[in-house]
Amino acid sequence: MDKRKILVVDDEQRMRILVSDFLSKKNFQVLEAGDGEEALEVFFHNKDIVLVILDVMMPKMDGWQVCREIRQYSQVPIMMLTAKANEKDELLGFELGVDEYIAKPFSPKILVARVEAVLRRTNAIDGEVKEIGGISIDQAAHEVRLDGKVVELSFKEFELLNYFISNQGVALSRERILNNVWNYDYFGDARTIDTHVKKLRSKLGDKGEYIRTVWGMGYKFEV
Amino acid sequence: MDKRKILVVDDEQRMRILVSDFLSKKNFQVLEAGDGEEALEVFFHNKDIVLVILDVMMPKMDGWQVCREIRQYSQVPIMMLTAKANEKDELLGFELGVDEYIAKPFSPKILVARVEAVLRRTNAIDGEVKEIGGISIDQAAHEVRLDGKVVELSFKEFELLNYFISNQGVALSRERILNNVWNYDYFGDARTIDTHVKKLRSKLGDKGEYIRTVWGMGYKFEV
DNA sequence: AGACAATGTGATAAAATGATAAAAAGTTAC
DNA sequence: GTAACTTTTTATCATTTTATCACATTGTCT
Repeated sequence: MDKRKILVVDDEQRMRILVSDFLSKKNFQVLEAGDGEEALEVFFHNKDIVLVILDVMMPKMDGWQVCREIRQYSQVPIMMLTAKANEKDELLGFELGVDEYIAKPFSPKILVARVEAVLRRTNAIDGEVKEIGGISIDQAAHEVRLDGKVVELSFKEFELLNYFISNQGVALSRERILNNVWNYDYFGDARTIDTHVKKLRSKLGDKGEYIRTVWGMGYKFEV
Repeated sequence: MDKRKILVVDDEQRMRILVSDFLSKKNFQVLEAGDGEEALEVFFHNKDIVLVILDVMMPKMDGWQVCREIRQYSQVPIMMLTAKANEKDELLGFELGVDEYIAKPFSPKILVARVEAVLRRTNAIDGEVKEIGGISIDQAAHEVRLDGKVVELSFKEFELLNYFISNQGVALSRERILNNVWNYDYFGDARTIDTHVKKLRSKLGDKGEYIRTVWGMGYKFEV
């Protein structure tokens, strides 16, 4: 199985190596970036990063800014490394959609534990088979089953369904779906999604109803 | 059988020669590197290295770093040569996935014994014959049988089939196949895989169907 | 109910991908 | 060195997927 990728962004190489070490041992693949610009570069050229760890203090572009940029296009879990977590920071981070804070200096064990926790929380641990309402979705085999029977989905259909199921109960705007299921640089018609939703629904049979239309908004997956 | 390749990395030429001599006598093929960068260079350009022996203290890039880099991509057994094994080192090494330590200075006999031990330990797994859906694949003999009848496969065909069978049920992208069955730095046409798949399928007869096409993705072996 | 807007549907065009064959390049064995 | 064989590249064709559009339908608001 492919390792899950984590992007570690810090201007101090020592810190990157330290973090990287402990995560590698836990069988993550660690990508590194030394500043904010590099971070965005790396992030947007790897579609399957499961977590971003950001240092707040960095030259060129600080952690908050990186976070903002990423959040424009992705709901990937983000952890912040702060010198000292004060209330103001946490508030700002909350608004930006930061998932977790770790105050420096931190013990590596704490780091790893928090990483696992965040991933568990955000359901990003996906080596396994997800099952919901009779729909099982097997990442590794790239296969979907309805009540145990395999259904043939195209690549995009699979990705779309996967995204829906990873965000159960959340109303997803078309823009958000486009940014996550399509490449971030796709600027085509948002109505394309409608067509894919249509095909997905029909292929899912009666379970297609789980993909609800949210009027004036987008779609939502709910059993 | 071809000689098993061992990569020996040490900045002292005397040490390399010493180690190399004794391993050669035991019928290993020894590749050498004088520093970390060279080591990675050599490692990633040889697909079938069965063991890496690393000196910790080296210029440019130390043994730990080399180990980290290798572990990003490979689970090859790694042995470390340390001037004096202290507890901190062992801990770090354990986290990085080091398989064995040898403290300098060491007797060549000890070295060889440990090498054999590590290889026995880590190799014990795949010396066997795999059997699946009427296809049996014998690593040692480099031989494939369909319902007991030998089938002649070319080298690449064998390797490809072997990779498929080692990853049953997993949808494998062309990139992944290329990186695993071909050498790490092979940047040729991914369509080459299609050709090999075609030949494999035809040679496998009706069992060729087990190699499924995963549209927009790659291939998958499934009985 | 009627107007307006958002969404669903089906057809079709455009793009991407896969299968196949055949030629070219590289290897190996004699 | 050459013949036999393996591997890689190239070209072409068939198939599948994806995007887009026009139009039908549905939902929302007054």
